[in-house]
Amino acid sequence: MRQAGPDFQPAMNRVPDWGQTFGQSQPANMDSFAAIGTVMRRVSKDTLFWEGDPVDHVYQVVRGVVCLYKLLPDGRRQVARFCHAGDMIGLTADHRYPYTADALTDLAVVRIRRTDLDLRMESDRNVLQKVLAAISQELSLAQNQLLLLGRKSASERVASFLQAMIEQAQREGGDGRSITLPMTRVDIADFLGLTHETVCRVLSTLKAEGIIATPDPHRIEILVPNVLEETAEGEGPQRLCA
Amino acid sequence: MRQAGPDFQPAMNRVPDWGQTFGQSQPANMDSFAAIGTVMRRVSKDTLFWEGDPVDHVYQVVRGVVCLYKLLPDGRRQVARFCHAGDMIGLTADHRYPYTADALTDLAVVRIRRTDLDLRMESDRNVLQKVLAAISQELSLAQNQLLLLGRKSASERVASFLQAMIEQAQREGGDGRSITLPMTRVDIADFLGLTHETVCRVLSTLKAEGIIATPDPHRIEILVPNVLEETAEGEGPQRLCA
DNA sequence: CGCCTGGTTGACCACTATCAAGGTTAGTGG
DNA sequence: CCACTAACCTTGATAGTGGTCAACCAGGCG
Repeated sequence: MRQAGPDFQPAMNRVPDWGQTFGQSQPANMDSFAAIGTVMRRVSKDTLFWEGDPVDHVYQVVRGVVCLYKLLPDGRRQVARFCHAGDMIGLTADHRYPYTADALTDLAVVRIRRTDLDLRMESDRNVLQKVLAAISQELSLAQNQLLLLGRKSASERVASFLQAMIEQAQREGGDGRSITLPMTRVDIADFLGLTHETVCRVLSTLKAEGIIATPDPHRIEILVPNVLEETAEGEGPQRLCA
Repeated sequence: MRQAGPDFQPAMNRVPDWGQTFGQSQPANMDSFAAIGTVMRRVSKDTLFWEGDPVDHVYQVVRGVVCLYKLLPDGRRQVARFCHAGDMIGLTADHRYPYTADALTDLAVVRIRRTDLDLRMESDRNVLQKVLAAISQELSLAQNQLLLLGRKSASERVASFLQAMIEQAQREGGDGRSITLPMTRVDIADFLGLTHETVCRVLSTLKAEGIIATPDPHRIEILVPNVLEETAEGEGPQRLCA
């Protein structure tokens, strides 16, 4: 009951299909919803929508990075997800957005009217399948994040984050040896349930141990990928010693 | 950027519909999928499936409570969700279950072959809509849990949990004045990202302050609902003082 | 009766938050 | 071009929340 299950692939970062009958189409985030909506531009720090706003539009990121987060009344913030090219934002059965969406960089997004999406979902199975796949992927990411927030140490959280960013970069054609972080230390901290000081300290430790290098704060080079992977999955010691 | 958004209802515990076109049917978890699958019984502590198993079946709880969780290699556990009557289990676009599902009580469940569900989703929009609503609700719950795990204090986590259990009980006809917890303190702790000792201590504090009463460990009476609600939403002091 | 699981409480302490200071970078205007 | 400013980043010192370890209790069951 308490041992780990059999060896399995984390669903994170793989594009799922839906069963057999719906599994024939293209992966969800390679397809564009541009035909249903209109492409728009936003500049860094723009807010696409606020938590609690009526869900009138759904978005797909074309270029840039978006940050989705919830707030507590006293200002404590939890980032739910960073969205990259291809990711859908605002897919919910509810009538109000469950999070705020901020642009971390200048953006190109497809904006789709919710009512139009509904119509297209009714008439086009392919669209429906893509929506289903996108929600399912979002759920899978959230469930992995629950494990991270509930049970992983600070070092493991940062390692998991870097690992996810590496895989994201590889999906976009990177070699997995270096990544560019468009978000601040505070954004990372609010994603990982830590403070920005703790994120800094873990990164400094990783640097001191020769696992990463940081030519500048937003650029990270991966010198020893294995240590990062193992720490991310909770296999190594929970604490990286200096 | 850091102030709370406008006043909004947490999506948790409300049954969503999907937009306008798909919003006409019954709420997802009032409907039974019994017609597509077969009703089965399981006894407490049975495992429905393991994380990483191939997704051959999907389940709907008819009676009893199921616990869904992920494990790290060293045995650290994160409970993703407790499932009650009406809840769907195993809806994922992936081919492997993302969590293990254990029976916390004796169960009656509907077991549906994944391939059968796929077929019915193709032929019956109503089934499709219900699946979409169920996944969407699961996502909404997970996103609220991210905020809990990432940013709430131990007291706030326990208060949120009790509040959710109260609302669950009310959905099943309870008066909101008392709840029965089918799970152990360890299960609660693994759900809230705490230890069982901390859960005990918070409950003892709530008891000492006259907010709850515990005639026995699995039965909790709510004496001052307001304090619980406010603490759950992060409005009170983060720490309940003894 | 004795064992085992689960619950509770206490003592202690570690991990991470908090508070504080200083450094670096990017953007802006003179 | 340079000074000024404001974010952002980093590091240090200290403290606190919740974890760890331990002991004991209660109830159920063989």
